[in-house]
Amino acid sequence: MSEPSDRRSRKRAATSKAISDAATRLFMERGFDQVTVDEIAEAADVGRMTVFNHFPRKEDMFFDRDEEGREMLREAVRQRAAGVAPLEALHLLAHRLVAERSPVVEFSARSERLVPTVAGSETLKARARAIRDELADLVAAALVESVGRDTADPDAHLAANLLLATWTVAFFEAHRTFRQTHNREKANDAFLALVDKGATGLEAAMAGTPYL
Amino acid sequence: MSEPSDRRSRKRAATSKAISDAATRLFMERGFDQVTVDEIAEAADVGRMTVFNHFPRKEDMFFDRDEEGREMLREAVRQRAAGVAPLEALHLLAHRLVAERSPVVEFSARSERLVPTVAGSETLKARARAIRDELADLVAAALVESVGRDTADPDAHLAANLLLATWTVAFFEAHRTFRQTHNREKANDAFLALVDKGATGLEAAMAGTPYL
DNA sequence: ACGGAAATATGTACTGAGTACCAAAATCAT
DNA sequence: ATGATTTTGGTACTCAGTACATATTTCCGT
Repeated sequence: MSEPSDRRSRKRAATSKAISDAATRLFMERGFDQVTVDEIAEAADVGRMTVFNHFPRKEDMFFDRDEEGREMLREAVRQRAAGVAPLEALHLLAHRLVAERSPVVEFSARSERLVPTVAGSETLKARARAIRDELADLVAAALVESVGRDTADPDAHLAANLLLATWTVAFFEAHRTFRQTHNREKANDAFLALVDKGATGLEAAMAGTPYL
Repeated sequence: MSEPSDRRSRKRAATSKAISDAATRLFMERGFDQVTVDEIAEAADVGRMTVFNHFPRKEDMFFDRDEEGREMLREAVRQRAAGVAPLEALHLLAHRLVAERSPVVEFSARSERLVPTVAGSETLKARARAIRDELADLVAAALVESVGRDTADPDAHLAANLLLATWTVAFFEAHRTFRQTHNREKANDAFLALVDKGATGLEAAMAGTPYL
């Protein structure tokens, strides 16, 4: 009656969340491939077509927060302090995310259940890889933009892909460490140790291309 | 009548090739998603079930030579000359493949048609990424084996993934160069320049871990 | 050359994701 | 309130991939 602005958006968001929550819960319980879209619709109490209306692909119900990751990467490069090179800004971002216990690098009981769910499904792994590549493309684009190079600049693409490869390996190593020790600090240390090692390599690889 | 050994294998291989050739041709002509398995079966003059008998997934008809790549990587690490570190052996392999005009790093009219075919289909891109990750795992396994580290050694996984990331970027940059110049030498140079740059970074990243 | 044994080819029938199209219900803007 | 717009969700379809069964071909020992 009174809520001035859009009830529509709120309702839509609520429906999205209901579907995504139901789907994620079912995926974790029984595995991605053992859950049908019909069951998700049933569990979220909506029609099957409504599910596809909100999530064009089944796997999008699981990976529904990748846009936040994109935004963080863009921000890190754009809003960096004066005198900080873009790649350095991204390296600082990795450290900050760990320090701030951001969900994207959270090693916890929850991630301990999420990771095997992905590992257990070719479809989810494929989507994870696709997102990784999309993020690398985005980083490459942010790099060339911030330094005024050509869009196809090979150094920017190399740097972006080395960075994402490093972070991915670091993530899995940290996850492995957490699974073995259940010690969040040790997992964070393992993550940052590899991130730093990758950054060292990246710096050496980019030695000939200043300002990156 | 006399061919002593298996006519069976030859016939099976011939059928496989017929299917794969028909499929690849159709994929290049009309795009992966615009070709149905029924059409492929028709074009190869076999039954639909025979297609799935030879290729469990549609995309396997396109990527049917990845095993050769695996073998090359394993060989390069195992059969390296005395005193050559595993990562150095892989770096030498990249140079040798270019020098020997190996099909895997061939920049030609054919690759010029193959690459857009992959780029035009999410399914083919997904399989390409999966193969890349499988190769990285294989390299990591070869590295730990050749140096006697633990299977999960993070440095080996980092090195393997940085290597594959570098080669992938180098491949696409070389392809881009060829498309623009139609000069095979320039494409090769672009490829090797990035491979070398990545190797420089890799060396720096692995500075603390000798013998890799 | 003959009679199984093993591998290969292929048919039928099904599941489940995703699409095209459409109609009804809810929300919004004036 | 009403007409436009958005959201819901139904029906019917396509197509990849699976399960299971059958037929056909090749092979191997006699």
